Amino acid sequence: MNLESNGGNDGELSYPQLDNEHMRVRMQKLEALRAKGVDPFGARFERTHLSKDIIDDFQDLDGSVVRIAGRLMAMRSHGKATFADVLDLSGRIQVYTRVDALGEDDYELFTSLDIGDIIGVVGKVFRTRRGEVSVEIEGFVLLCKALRPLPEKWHGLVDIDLRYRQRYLDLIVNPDVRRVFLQRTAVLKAVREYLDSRGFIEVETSSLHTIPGGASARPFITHHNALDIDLYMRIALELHLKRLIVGGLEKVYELGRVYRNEGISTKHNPEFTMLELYEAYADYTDMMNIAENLIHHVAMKVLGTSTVECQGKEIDLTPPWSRLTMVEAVLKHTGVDFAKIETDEDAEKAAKSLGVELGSDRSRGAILAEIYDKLVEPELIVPTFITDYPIEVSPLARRRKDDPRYTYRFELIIGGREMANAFSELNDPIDQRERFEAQVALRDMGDDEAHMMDEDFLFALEHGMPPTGGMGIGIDRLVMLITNQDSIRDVVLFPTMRPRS
RNA sequence: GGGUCAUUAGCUCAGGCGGUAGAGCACCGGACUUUUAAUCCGGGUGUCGUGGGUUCGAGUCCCGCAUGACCCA
Repeated sequence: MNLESNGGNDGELSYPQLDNEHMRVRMQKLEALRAKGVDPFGARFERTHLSKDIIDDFQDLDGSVVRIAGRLMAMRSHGKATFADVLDLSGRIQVYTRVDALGEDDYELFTSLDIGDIIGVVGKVFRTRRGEVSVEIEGFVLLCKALRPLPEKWHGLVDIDLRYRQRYLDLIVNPDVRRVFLQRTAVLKAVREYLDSRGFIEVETSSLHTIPGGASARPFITHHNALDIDLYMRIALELHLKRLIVGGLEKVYELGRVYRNEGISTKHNPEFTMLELYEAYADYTDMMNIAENLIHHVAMKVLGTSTVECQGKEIDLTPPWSRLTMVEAVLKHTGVDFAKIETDEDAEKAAKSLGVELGSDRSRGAILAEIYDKLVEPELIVPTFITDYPIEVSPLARRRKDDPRYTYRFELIIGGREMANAFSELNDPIDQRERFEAQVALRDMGDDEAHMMDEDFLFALEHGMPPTGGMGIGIDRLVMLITNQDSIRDVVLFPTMRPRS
């Protein structure tokens, strides 16, 4: 292929995306390499070491020959000697070469490489005069020519929009971003480790649902062509996992992506990862123990410590964590005592006196939950279990025996953010049907986040589900806690973005 | 949905009251055989997000739109 044969403008290259001078220069270099018989897009390269191994094991490797590969991140040329930095998965390492070691031609080839190019290097490990562990090049191969320049070496890529849209660049030039996503992987691994070792079975249920359920949220709608029906992207994992409890799997969990058709913010991405787990013959108190120990285990495994930093404060995750009922928590933080409020009207007055605006559900329980959400939850920094949620906002939780207005349910709050939601699962299909009917009534009043009637799920429950404890943990929020990130978009590799027009 | 702010070179950013567009890094040419944000000399590579308007003249002032950030709902 001759890129200069594009008739008309002399010297004009034919590649259509030559946005700028940088690309034109690199294309010309690429052609020059081809003319010399060098393939600018090399093939397999066998490497023996990652850069971190060489630095960590320098004592043993000093003087030995290693094969490394990575992206050229910096080049410091001093005439007849040149230093360069190579970035691989484990980090950066310096390589060094001199013209009398490599020969005129290869030395010239090396110094004409661009930052961003990917190379393989064979060379001897040594330490420079300034003390930096380095590899003296005996031979190198170009594995991929980069046609576009990398972002600036000192400031990196800071434009938030560009960082999310071009995450690959973010990962190359911002080392902390790499740390966060490697820790995200470590969190998932630690979660699986904890649950697997306690006899939980990991399952995968479907994410295309005929009825979206298990949470209060608006779903995404999609279409199946062959069946010619609309389907919903799942908003929770709950109802399928409970069907598996009916089916006798007894201890199940799923780590799965769920989709909620809501706004985008630093706390919300339309798709996010949930952990849900269900244990037959257990209840919500067992779930509290699992939550404490699981999150503590994750911190120890990923960070090696039980303290995390969150919004400038140190938080100790060592169990046990404090437990408060919602009524107690609202009393403590607002002075309003719902133990003394009996009617919907009095509850509405209390909300008004606190300046809390209400949604369509004006029942006592819904108002209590609204006050809690607005005024109490953001204040809960240290890990706190809030228990005994009102029945009105808990359509899938078991009713308390001692006070039927409340349920055996808790949410776990850390750093003012909801981290987990759990309850003793409702296994009475008759009660469940009534709860769904109440939800459908709210739906008819215009609450499009209210639950739909799910006959198929009721049919499963009618066959009998053992008493069960269930819990959902927002993995993205857990990763935010562990990695000390304030925005969910900083823990999601490719967050949802509006397309560029 | 409302408010505020931002958008200028590949990247990070300056551009007073409207008068031919600037710096650092990167890049190009030259010097330099242990540097590390290498250094020194020379070179500015641009649809100032986009579409209108005001004006003799708009990166700058006005309006719309796009994208993003922050705050509010």
